[in-house]
Amino acid sequence: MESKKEIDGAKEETASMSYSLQWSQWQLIDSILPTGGFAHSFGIEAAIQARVILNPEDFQTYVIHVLENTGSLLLPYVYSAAMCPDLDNWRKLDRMLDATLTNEVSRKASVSQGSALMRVAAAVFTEIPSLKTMREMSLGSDMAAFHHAPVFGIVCGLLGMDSETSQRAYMFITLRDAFSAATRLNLVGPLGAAVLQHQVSIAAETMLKRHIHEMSSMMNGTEDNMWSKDRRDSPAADEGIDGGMVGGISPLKKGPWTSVEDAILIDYVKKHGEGNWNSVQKHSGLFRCGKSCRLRWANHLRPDLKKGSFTPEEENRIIQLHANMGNKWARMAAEVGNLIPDLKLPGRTDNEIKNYWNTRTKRLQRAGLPLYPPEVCLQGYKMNKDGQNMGKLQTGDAHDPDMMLTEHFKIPEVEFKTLALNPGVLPYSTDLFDASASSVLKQGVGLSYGQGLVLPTIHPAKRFRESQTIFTGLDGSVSTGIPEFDQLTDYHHGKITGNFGLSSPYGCDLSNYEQSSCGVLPGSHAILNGNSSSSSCEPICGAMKLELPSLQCSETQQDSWGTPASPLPSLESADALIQSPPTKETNSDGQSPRSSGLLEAVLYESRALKHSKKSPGHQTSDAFVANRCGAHSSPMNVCTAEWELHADLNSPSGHSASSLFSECTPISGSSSDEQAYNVRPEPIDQVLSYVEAREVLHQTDCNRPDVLLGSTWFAPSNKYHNDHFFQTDDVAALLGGDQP
DNA sequence: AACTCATGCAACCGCTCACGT
DNA sequence: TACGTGAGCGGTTGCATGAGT
Repeated sequence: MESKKEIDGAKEETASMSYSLQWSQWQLIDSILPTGGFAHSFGIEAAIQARVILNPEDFQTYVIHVLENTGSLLLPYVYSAAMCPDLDNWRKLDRMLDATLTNEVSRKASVSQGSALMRVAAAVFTEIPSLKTMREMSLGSDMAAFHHAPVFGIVCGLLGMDSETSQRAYMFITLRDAFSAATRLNLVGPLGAAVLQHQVSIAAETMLKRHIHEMSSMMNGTEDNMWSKDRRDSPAADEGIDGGMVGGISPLKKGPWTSVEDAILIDYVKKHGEGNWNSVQKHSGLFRCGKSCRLRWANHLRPDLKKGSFTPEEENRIIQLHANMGNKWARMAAEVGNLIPDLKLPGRTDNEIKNYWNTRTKRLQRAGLPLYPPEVCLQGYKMNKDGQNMGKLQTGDAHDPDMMLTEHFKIPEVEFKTLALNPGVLPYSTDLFDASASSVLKQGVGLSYGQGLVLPTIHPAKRFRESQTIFTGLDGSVSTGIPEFDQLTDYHHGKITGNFGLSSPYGCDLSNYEQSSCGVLPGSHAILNGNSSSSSCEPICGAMKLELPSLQCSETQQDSWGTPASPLPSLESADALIQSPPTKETNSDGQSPRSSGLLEAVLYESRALKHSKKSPGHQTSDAFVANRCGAHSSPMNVCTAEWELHADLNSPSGHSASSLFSECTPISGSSSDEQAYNVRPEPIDQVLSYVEAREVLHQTDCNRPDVLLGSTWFAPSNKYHNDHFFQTDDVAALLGGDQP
């Protein structure tokens, strides 16, 4: 009942606004306002003195000429000003008209009328505060001369008149003022003037239509379309109420904000506070939708914003935050900042961070450089490892994301930007740039932990688009289409095979690698941070978005994947693959000048797997790790069993990332899972070299505190497992993860 | 000087979520 | 519980600008 009253009240208020604007519009047209003729008589007096006008018929002809001149010269200014009633546009129109009016008398008359109209309108129409603002911002400057037609258009626009009505009104006041002058000069009597005016109005309408038609032809594809589109797209238009058009007439404005609009919005927020953005338009006279207002305030106007480019420290923090959270821009900008003061990005907006990250990603991608410096990854890894080796169970506090983030992800004081842009200083990059794949392989896993952590995290779809034309289909042809779903199915059934263009030594190991397709490659947050849910989709959705043919390899590459039963690489693998196209340069020679994270990952994983094959214990460890891969989503996990659990029994398409995650926890109650937990890992020392490689991938690539905390997998206690995973869920929940 | 291209930024769009009815 | 609405978030796009040719 209460809300109904409020709705009714709102409706009444809206209707009241509409009526109020109508009154204002009528008052604008009323002759009391200085809308025209008070300053001059359109040359009628001179024409009478020159005996050009001798009778009412002559006057009628003369008025038609006046209307014609008005229509051709001034209506465009009225139109443009009414269409876009903001300060900048008005000033531009004003200057144009000032340059156009070469007749000094006309120019002075126009300025005189316009100045008066602006002054009076700003004082009278207080419901349109921007009128006053515009006037004050232009008084005393040479930014505007206050010509009449643009001022009239501005007032009309701000009073909610559409452009056609504004122009008609301008024609009307011209006509009216001309007849007022004729009456004043006793050329016609009041009654005769009224009759004549009524007759001429028909001609005026015809002229108006003609000018409107001409203008719409000229404006085709420009502003006109923008505004008309706005009108169509306006939510208010859909709602059929006045939310989008004040008084049911005016459309919402789009595009860049003007200083006047900013001033109005700031003033509104000062008075009413933030929030309730949809009412901004109603109360401030801004012709902007609530969303636009909120965005403008949040990203540009709020006082606590920090302007200017990012400092190196801020850049490091962003990298750090992204490594932990993924594309959670708003959270990066706000929530974590609140939770972890020393990680805060003060005054930075989500949009700003997002733009920075996307730009950075593109830049590094082009350079074939990793997104995450190895220091970030290694630091986190070592922190975790140290804790494990000390037999220190992580307590609840340790699972706190704050703690984790602050303790494990203190970024070393390194100029990441510099590093990233300078391959020469990156050991892992050097390896890949300067060494062949086979030689790199021989170097073992200890080469650089960072290597597995360097995969870019650009949006899958985007990654695909950017590399779409590079990849060939299975038939060797360039594939540009969207894959059919059965292709996706084939992926899981291993009917389609391929490789990264690497030579056979990697094949058998990579089959394991492929089977990690339930997870993601390092650096990806598709599963872990919930990106999979809304934007990045679940694995299959992501694949659909990815247009998987891009991942298909040429015929000549198929065998290298090993057996035909080898599933294709994970989607995120594919993402990474896209970043590092299987060009010839990335082939067995492995000397891609643009080596990307994927290649590094593949080489690294290959080394790791090759090394692990020599030790059965490593396989055991693998199996253990594999059973956790759903949660950790590392591509380096050998997770055949996991894949069977989560991909075969339950199509990945039906599983969000979080569901995969949760299913891999004891909470899920899955017996399979429990079995997995019972697999006791090898002692850390025995498998350290290999496990290090994997751990670092798990811990640092998984990009979320809960996952990073998963380094405690190796704890032997089931109780601990339960605790751990409970905490993990808590952490995920705390982070607003996708877990139900 | 003119043109092209890359880059950064601002704004919009579509979607999801929370909340109230 | 279903529905409507407002707010917020993440992805994308379009434009302005500057560097390079």
